[in-house]
Amino acid sequence: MRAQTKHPATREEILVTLFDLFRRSGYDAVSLADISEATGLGKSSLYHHFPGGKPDMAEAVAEFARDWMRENIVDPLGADAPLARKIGAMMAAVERMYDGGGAPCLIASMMISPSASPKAIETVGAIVGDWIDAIAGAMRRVGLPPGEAKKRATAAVVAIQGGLIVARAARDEKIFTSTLKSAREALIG
Amino acid sequence: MRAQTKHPATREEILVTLFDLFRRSGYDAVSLADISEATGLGKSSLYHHFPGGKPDMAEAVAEFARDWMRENIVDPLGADAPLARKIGAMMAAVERMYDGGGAPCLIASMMISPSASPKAIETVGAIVGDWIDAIAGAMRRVGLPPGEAKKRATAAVVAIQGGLIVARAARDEKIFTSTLKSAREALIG
DNA sequence: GTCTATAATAGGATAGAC
DNA sequence: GTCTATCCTATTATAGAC
Repeated sequence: MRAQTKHPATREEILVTLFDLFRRSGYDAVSLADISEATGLGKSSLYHHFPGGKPDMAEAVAEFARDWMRENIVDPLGADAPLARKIGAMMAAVERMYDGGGAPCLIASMMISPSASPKAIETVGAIVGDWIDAIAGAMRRVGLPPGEAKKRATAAVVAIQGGLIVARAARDEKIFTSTLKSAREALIG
Repeated sequence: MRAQTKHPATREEILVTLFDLFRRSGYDAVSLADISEATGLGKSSLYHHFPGGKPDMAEAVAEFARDWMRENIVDPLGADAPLARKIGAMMAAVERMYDGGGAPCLIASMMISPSASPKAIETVGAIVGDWIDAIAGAMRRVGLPPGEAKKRATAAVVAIQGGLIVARAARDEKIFTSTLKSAREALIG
């Protein structure tokens, strides 16, 4: 077995780090120096991976997040399984993703950064659409009328996003977890 | 009547401008040059009003927002009037404040700016507490048990904050207005 | 209370060696 | 693919005149 010493960061490892930086501090507050320190890569190396600089990084992170959501949230909601099980799995994934309320959402962080690239903002915006559509699809499958399905799906995502912010503002992560619980009941009940 | 020519900006006028800048772009994305242009004041004048610079401005804006909320949301909820009327007035004030969903919330914008002064972040966080307590107080007054009152009050603020973000992400302000409507019904119904 | 001018630094970005 | 060194601009902040 070859000795593995501080192997060079893969693109995915870099993206995970960028994802965490951007969602926690917002696009503008993160400097290349911060990114360099967090990834262990020099600035020039970062430009090797992302020739377009910071805007390029934001776009890559947005697409990374969208892919992650598709794989972990959207696609499972479209699977052939009981609604309650799928919603439960979604909420569990959401709770992990946001670290029980301790980690902000990239979508929210990017939406209030007008200086980020329009493409990045559009992509994180699209994640919300994907998400709502996936939940609504799962609800229609069990017989809910399309209008009602969309309404409830939107309310669920609204609750999750709002729960994150209020929990952080009030410094009380229980607000997030209990919001998730209520949202789950509103979807299945 | 004295001719009124571009009177020097009052502190309140400056604060309103700062409020709008910070909530729309986040603390970090707003530069002194931006502020100078938006207020029409030179940088040195800004330092005259806020000797501590940008952190000082953020703290002043946070307190300004808290005072505004007290006067326009919190105190009216404590008045001696029918619950439905008070909640309706609150929702109307909220809709105006956020421009029907087109203007972000200062609380959300400041919470994801770790580089803003801790005092400013604490103050905007306290606004959420004030708000929830005020709604819960109004609910208890009409006989709701304290636990249920707090739960519903929290859910309302969660919905408002989430509705703002989701509406912006999905580029659909109707999501915000219909979220407000549902939240109002959940409180009075 | 506002201005012009200037300092000091941090930011994003590039060149070129290895 | 990563590094060091460097460039240029924007940024915060201050000094001092009016």
